[in-house]
Amino acid sequence: MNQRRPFQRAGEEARRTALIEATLDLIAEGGPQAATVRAIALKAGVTPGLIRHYFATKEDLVAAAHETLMTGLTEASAARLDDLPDDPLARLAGFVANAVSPPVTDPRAVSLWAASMQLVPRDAAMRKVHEETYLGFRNRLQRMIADALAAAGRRDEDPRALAIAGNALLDGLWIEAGALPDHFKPDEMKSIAIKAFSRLLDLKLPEV
Amino acid sequence: MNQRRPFQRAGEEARRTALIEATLDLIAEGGPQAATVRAIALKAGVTPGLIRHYFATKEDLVAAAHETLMTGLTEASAARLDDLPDDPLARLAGFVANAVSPPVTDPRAVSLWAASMQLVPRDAAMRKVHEETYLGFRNRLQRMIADALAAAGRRDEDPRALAIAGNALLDGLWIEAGALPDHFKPDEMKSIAIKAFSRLLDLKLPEV
DNA sequence: TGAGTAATTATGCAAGCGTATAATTACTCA
DNA sequence: TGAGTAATTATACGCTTGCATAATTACTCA
Repeated sequence: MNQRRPFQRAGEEARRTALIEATLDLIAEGGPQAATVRAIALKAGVTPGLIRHYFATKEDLVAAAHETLMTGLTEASAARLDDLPDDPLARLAGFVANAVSPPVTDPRAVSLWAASMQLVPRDAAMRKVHEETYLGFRNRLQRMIADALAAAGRRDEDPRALAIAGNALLDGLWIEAGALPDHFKPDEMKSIAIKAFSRLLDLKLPEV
Repeated sequence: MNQRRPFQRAGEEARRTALIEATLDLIAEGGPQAATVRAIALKAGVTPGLIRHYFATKEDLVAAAHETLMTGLTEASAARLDDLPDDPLARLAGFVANAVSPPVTDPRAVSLWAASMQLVPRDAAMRKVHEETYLGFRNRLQRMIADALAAAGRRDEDPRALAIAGNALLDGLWIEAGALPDHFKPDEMKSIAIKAFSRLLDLKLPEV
């Protein structure tokens, strides 16, 4: 008779976050197909049956993991905002440099982002989260761009178009830095991003 | 006794391409998990066993499909190049506009790209294809940028950094146009891309 | 034209999947 | 302290997956 595996009770919140973290880790390491209920349970230190106790279905767990990831990224980015200087130019420069430097440029994050990106076109809930996240980031960028332009006495320009372009620029650099980290020298991305933004806005952004 | 399903023989090449096309369609529609051997065979109009006859393993088939996709994109992009005008500025403008307009901005392509993007960090073969494709596109862009700058008598600038930034800009716009097609008016992307490139290079690119 | 052969179909299997449900156990609190 | 209960483990089921192998059939060419 094998004896039953001993266990400790943990609060609902602790178990849910443990399961979500395990799910994200597995997806990042081996793609969505690696996140099986058995693998998730193993990584979270529980048995598969427990997943059912906290999530009605595996799909629910994955959706919860996605939301956690996205809001986590948003919050991390928002938290950084408070650390930036007040001067509009320096503030924008810091923000831009941030977006293309570690830990934001992280293969794990890029991989997770690609996984969710796949679901966006065909899953309404995913699309909603993507839209909100995307617009949230872009609007924040747009505000900083508008401030920087205003500080230079330029109020006649189209900040929406500039924010879309700037956002795309950061996205593209972020992806490549995460996908091909060996192709770029340390701080090269930062320098490229700052110079590109300076030209894009016709403003002299300070290197950080 | 059900009678055996009738069939026609097809050449090796025809069957391979049919299987690859079916695989790409399925991945684009429903993600990698939708591309099962049975679904692929059904879509290709054959029975599952035949896959084994042409590909030792399903992984081989997926890899072949990925290579077909990437080289197809590269060739399509290269073919367009010949249609562009000779004037360096107009040529660059046409190239840029192309990259953010249909049929290049296509949800199917973005979805497929995201699927392969996920594999890049952990699959050496995928990474190789990605690197070659990325560098191929970027180098082409870099040459056009250098030409455009030279035509304006500016030879002192760093075309590598500009190409990296320009490539990132196009990538980001391409992704968003594919992921959230409803967020942008027709031709808005084109206009944004042209204006952004004009600023990035400090050159007046003509609208197309 | 008919024997040979390679392409194709048909069948089956072992493994892994998500999930349902029953059995057990750690903790709570009266 | 001990009965009650919710958290956790254990077991099992049905389904799908990729793949192996055997049976059949369309085509080739001497």
